[in-house]
Amino acid sequence: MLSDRQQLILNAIVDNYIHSAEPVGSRTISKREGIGFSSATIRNEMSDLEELGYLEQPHTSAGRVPSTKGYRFYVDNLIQPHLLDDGELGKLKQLFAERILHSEQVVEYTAQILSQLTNYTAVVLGPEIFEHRLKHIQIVPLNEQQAVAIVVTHTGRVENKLIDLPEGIGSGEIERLVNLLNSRLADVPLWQLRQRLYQEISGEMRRHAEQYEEMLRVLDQSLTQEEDRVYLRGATKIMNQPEFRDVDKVKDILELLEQNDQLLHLFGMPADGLRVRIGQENQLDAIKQCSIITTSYSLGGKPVGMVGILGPTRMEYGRVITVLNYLAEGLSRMLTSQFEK
Amino acid sequence: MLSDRQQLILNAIVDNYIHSAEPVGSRTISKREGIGFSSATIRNEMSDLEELGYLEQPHTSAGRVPSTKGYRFYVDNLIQPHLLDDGELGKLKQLFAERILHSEQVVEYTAQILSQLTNYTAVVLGPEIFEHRLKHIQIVPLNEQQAVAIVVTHTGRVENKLIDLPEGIGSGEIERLVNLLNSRLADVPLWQLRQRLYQEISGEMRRHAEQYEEMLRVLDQSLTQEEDRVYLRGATKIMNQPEFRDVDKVKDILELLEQNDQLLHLFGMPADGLRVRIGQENQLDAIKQCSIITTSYSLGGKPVGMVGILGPTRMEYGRVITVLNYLAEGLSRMLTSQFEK
DNA sequence: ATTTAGCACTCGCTAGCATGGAGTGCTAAC
DNA sequence: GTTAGCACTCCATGCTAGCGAGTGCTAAAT
Repeated sequence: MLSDRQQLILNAIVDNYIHSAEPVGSRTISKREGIGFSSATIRNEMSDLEELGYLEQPHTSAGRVPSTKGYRFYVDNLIQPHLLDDGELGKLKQLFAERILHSEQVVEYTAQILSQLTNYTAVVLGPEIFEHRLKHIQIVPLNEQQAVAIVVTHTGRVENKLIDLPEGIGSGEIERLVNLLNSRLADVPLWQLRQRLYQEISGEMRRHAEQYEEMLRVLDQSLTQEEDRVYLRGATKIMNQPEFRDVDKVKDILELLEQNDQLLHLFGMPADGLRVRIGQENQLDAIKQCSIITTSYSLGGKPVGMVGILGPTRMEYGRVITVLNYLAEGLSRMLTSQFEK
Repeated sequence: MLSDRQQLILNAIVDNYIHSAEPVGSRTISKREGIGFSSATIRNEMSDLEELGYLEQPHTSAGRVPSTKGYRFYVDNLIQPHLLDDGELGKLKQLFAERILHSEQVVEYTAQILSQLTNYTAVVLGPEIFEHRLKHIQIVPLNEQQAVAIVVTHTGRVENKLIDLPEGIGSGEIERLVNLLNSRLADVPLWQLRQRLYQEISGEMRRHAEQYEEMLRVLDQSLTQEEDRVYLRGATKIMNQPEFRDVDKVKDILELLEQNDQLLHLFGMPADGLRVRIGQENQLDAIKQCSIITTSYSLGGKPVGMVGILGPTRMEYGRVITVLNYLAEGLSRMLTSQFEK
C-alpha cells in the first residue's frame, strides 16, 4: 500500500498532468501548494512510485507520466468530488425541463449536452423498452401484398416495420385481428408480448397461424433494433487533445466510432452503475490511449440505458463522473415519472 | 481557348496528380503513353498553362499542380466516362434487389455503399415526402394530457409525434375525429394536407377549432423534420488522403460534417442534376480544399432527394460521377415503382 | 518556326552536429 | 529522514551542407 505522502504526490502528479499534458518534473510538484518537500525528496518518491508501476518515464531525463495503474489508483482512491458551476448546472436542468418530448429525443439532447459540457466524446444508449407496456397495435395495409405494422407503447414510443401480407387475406380479417390483439394485449409489457401473443391466438384465430407468425417476427424485430439506440456526439473532440495530434491515431478511433455495433459493444452494459475503463484496460488497440467512463440510468431501479464518455486517458475524471452521475439520475427520474403516468 | 496539345497535357497532369498526389514534373508527362514530346516542350506548355491560371506551382523548382480552374476545365471538358468493374456493379445491383425495406433504409444503405465504393465521404438526403399520399392517420391517447399522432403514407413511411391533448376531450371524440380525417383525407398528397385539413373541418367539427390547430401544427412539424433525412457515411475516409495528414485541417472538416444542418445546406438542392463544386468554389473555408459532387434522384421526374460525395479536390471525378449517376437512377426507379403501387 | 538538348539555378528535404535546458540520480552534508 | 549540489542524460531547436527533383533559359537541331 502507498504511504500518505506517496498518495499525496501521485495525486499531485496526476492532477498536474491532466491539465498540462506534459510530463511533470519533481520541481513542479515541490512548488505546489500543500506540498512541503524539496524537489529532491519528491524525486526519491517518484523513483519509488515508478518502481511500483504507478508512474512512467517517456525517457530518462524527462518528467513522469501516470501509468494505467497510476490512473487506476487515482480514480479508485484519490479522486475528489467535483462541484459544477452555475452555468453547467443551468444547462443540465434545462434539459429535463422540456415537457413534450419523446424520451428518445431527450436522450439525444443528453448526448449533445454531455459532449458540450465535458469537451469529450459522448455516447448515450437509448432506453431499452422491454419494460414498456403495449398501448396500441395497428396494421395499415398499403396494397395487396404489403402493410405497415405499428406498435405504440404507453410511453409514446412508436415502432414500425414494413411487412408482407399473407396471400389472400382481406382487410376485414386484418381489422378483426388488430381489434383482437388490442383488446387482449393492452398493457402487456413488451417483453411478455411474444409469449402472450402465442397464448391469445390459441383459440378461434388458429387457422391463420402463418400470418401470426409473420406478426410475431415483425414485433420481435421492431423491438430489437438495437443499433438505432446509439447517440454519438462530439466525436471530433478528441482532436483537441495534444496527444492526439496524429492523424493515424485519430483515424483509428474515429473509424471505430463510426460503427454503431462497436459503440454498442463498448458502451453496452454488462455492469450497472459507474464503470471506468482506463487506457490499457480497454480491449481494442485503437482506444488503448483512451478512457471510457460509463454509468447506467434506470427505470424503477432496473438499468435500461447508458450514458458514457470517451476521452484521453489524461481525462478530467472527477468532472466527468460528476456530470455523468447527474445526467443518469436525471434520465432515470424522467423515465420513471413518464412511466407512472 | 486551349489548344489541343494544351488540353492533352492538362489532362495528363490532372490524371497523374489525382493518382500520385505529388506535384507532377515535365519529364513524368513526356514519358507518358500518347505524349510524343520532350520534357522541354512540356515545360514550355506548362509555363503557359500556369500563366493562364490552369496550373499552380507549390514553389519554384517543384512540379505543377492543377488549380481550381484547371480542375474545372478537366471536369467540364476532358473527363472521360468511367466503366465500373463487375464487383462494383454487383454491389450496386444488390442494393436495389432487397424487397421489404422502407425507402429510408434503402437510402441509408445507399450512403454506405457509395462511401465504400468511392472511398470518399458519402452524404445522401432522404426523399422529401411531400408527394406521398396519406394512407392513414391515427391518434393514440396515452393518458389524460398526451397522445401520439401517427401519419402513415401510401409508401409505408410512418411519422409520429407526441402531442398535448386539449383539455377535456373524450376518447370518443378523438375516435370520431380520426375516422373523419381518414375518410376525407385518404389519398391526399401530404403537401395538400394542411390546406385540405382546413377545408374539411369547416362543417360540423368547427367547435373544436383549437384541437385541429394542434393537429395541424403536429402534422406540419412531422413532415418537415428535415434534419433526420441526412445520411452520412465514411466521414473518416478523408484521412486516407495524403494531403489531409494534418489534424487541424481534418478537424475543421469533420466538425462541419457533425452538424446536420450544415450538411443539409451543403448537399441540399437548389439545382437538380449533376453538380460539381471544386475547391475554392466552395463557400466554407473548411472545405476549400475539397470537392463536392452531388446529383439528385427523383420521383416521377421531380427531384426529391440528393446523393453526394465529399472528397479532396484531387478526386477521381470520373469514377465518382459514374457511381453517383448509377445510384441516383436506381433510387429514382425504386421510388417511382414504389409509388405506382 | 518549332522542338529539343544542355546547363545553371532554385528550393525543399534530410542528415549531421552543436547548443541549451529540463529533469534525473547520486552523494554528501544537514 | 531530508535536502543542496552536481554530473549526466536526452530531447528540442537551430544551423549548415549536400542531394535531388524540377524549372527556365539559351542555343542548337529539325
